[in-house]
Amino acid sequence: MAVTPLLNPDQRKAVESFCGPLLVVAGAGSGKTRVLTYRIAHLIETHGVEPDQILAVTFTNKAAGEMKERIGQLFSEGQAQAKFGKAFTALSSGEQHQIQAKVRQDLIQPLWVGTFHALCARILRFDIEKFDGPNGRKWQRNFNIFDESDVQELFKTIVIKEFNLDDKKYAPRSVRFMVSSAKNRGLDPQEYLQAEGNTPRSRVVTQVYERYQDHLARNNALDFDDLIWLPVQLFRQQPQVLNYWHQRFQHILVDEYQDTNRSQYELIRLLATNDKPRSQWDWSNRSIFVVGDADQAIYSFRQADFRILMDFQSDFGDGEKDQQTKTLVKLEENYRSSATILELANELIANNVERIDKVLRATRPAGTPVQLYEADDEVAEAEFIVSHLRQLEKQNRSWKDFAILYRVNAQSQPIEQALSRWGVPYTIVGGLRFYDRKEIKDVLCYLKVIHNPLDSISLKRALSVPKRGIGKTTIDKLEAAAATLESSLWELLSEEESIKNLAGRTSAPIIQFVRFIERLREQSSQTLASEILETVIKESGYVAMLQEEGTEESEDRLTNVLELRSVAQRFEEESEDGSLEAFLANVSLASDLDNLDDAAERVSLMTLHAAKGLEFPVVFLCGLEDGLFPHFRALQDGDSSAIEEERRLCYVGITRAKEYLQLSYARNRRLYGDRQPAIMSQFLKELSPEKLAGATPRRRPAATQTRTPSLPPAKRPAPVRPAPAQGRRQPSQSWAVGDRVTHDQFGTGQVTHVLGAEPKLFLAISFPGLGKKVIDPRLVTLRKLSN
DNA sequence: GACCCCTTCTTTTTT
DNA sequence: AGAAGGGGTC
Repeated sequence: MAVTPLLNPDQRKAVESFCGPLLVVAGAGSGKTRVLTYRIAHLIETHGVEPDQILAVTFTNKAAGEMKERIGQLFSEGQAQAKFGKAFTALSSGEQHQIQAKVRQDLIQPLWVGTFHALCARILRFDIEKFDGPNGRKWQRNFNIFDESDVQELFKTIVIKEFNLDDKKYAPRSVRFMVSSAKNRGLDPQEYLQAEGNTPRSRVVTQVYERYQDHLARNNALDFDDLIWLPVQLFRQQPQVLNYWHQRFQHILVDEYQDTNRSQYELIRLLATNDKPRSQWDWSNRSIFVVGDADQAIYSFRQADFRILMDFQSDFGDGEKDQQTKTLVKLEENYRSSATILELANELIANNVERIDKVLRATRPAGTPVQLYEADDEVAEAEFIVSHLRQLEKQNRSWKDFAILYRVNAQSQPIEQALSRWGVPYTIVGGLRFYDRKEIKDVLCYLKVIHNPLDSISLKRALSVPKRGIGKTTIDKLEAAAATLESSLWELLSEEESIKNLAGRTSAPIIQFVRFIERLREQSSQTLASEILETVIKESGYVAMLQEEGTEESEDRLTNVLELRSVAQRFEEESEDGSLEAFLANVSLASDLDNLDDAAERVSLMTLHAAKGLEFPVVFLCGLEDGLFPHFRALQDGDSSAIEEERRLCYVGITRAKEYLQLSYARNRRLYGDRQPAIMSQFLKELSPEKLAGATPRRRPAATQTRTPSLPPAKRPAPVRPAPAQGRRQPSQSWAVGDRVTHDQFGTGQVTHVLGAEPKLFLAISFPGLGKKVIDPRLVTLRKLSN
């Protein structure tokens, strides 16, 4: 394989290292994906490692697919040379297909490449029945995976109905978050209680946690967190099970290691070491290879901890001095961005304290200056972005070269409007996922019930849509009866006699429903997912219901349901396993990003989190305003680690751009209902002004702007003098964002937000060194300084 | 049991 | 601004 010439010395070192632990600190755009794919190919080709002994963890399903694709290409090329002595492209299409099919079957398909969640789900399909959970909790191999709304619903039931807690004090959402955090840190309920300290509140959360796990087990369901944490518990409980997987996966690779949480780390640690003490480790024919960049750690809200990356060498190395260099490779050459863009990124991230020593060196020329634009409001910002983008497109660029990145999903709205007004094709990643749409969930829950009828949440949903005369009262009654009988809802529903007695007139539709599900269950093991789906769509009455409705909305829903059918068909064509189980797993673990089609001629819109790992020739990074980015939640408690994470997020955004980067912010933004003045992000102030071009701040014109949708936007709003300062003579002083003030106690600061209105007006003021404080201007003396 | 209207609440990032 | 939940009516 012609590997070597394409790699720089550090990349080659990473690719060719064979056994033992290795940490690859890979800066943005330093070619880590190439290193990962080449390494896997190299392990197989040069060291004769069997593909099914390799476990590679990626951050998204899409990344997994691409990695397999690229490895397949490498092998196809090699095979073409070996078999025909020609380049792959020089072969006839018959020969190409022959090679591809063989490569796929022998080398690619046996690889275990996927996200933590997908890989763990796969392991659990084999071994979950061997797990004896605490309190007798058991799961069966046909478990369902609860999505976020299923989980939320369950928490509401437990907190409000079962524990009768005050949902003001114990908001189901926040209890759910605490339980999730506990799992991500690898804490069971008792360990959680210990870690949190024995307070009334943590005792309650612990009890809810226990009850929640009972519910999951009774529904034969897992949540996202359990998908990873349950294998960890299983491995600890059953050493022979761990031993099997440990023997099986001789070479483990983990991408985006900086965004790993404790439970994921523990899983990797167990698989790599077989839970044996350091003295018994044997690296003679195995490796653990992780790639990451602490500067791009952006998932601490989901308990990811980049110290795990920083600790890698002491965790897995043997601690000897020369091991420190043997177990580390740094990739510090950036092949992606222009030198100008990279300089800006480096300057920004230098403001963070918690870092690994690393410099990113540019390999590309300076390129175009980075631009900064100040807009009047979010609509003007969107208009600017779109008109600018159209200009660039005319200069020999295609739509797919552009990405518009932002901090929160809600920011997409004005941009979408501007794009569609101008007829620019775009795709939006995130927001409402296809699989989260009501009609899709409605149909899918039939499949989930067929797969696992113990899943009462899906069962209840399927019972109620389409309407068949089974209402909330009936369901509540039957559920209560099932609870009393200590049986599942499904078991109760299946006994016709009991149903007739319990449900009276409503029993007929219930019995009919149960027979329908049972019929499909009998077929389910030998029938393709799409065929079961077809029957559900036709015979559940769902489509009929939508057709009868005849509204525009129901038309859309119908289209989506039919789209789901083609999703299922496509899934069967592309994957080895077209079973209902495989399809459901795929659907449950799909992220919106997985559908991003690189080939499509469209502008991409997404959050900065979703943009991780991607690159675009032209990037618009918008909404750079204090409170939005950095987000006010990170500003709130003067928590510097939260600000540093926001800064890393900004760094991720900047480093997505290859050639052209356009930053922007609005002086005024409507967000969450009302209009708020805004000031430029502190991150922009951390950059030297000479690095930012075109930053001429434009002031709001005195007259109301033309913003009629059908009109083209003002090409370049003429610079207008600042609006005259208002309210100088008002009895109470007027305040504006950006005002510099002195406070008797805190000194000089700058107003960042004006909250509320007189007489209940508060100011958020940022005092250098002291952080942000919310102040009531009537209670303290504030003096306004002239700007 | 189903539907409609009103109020209230909540506003980050996601596998 | 938008969703979701509650309460009232048919």
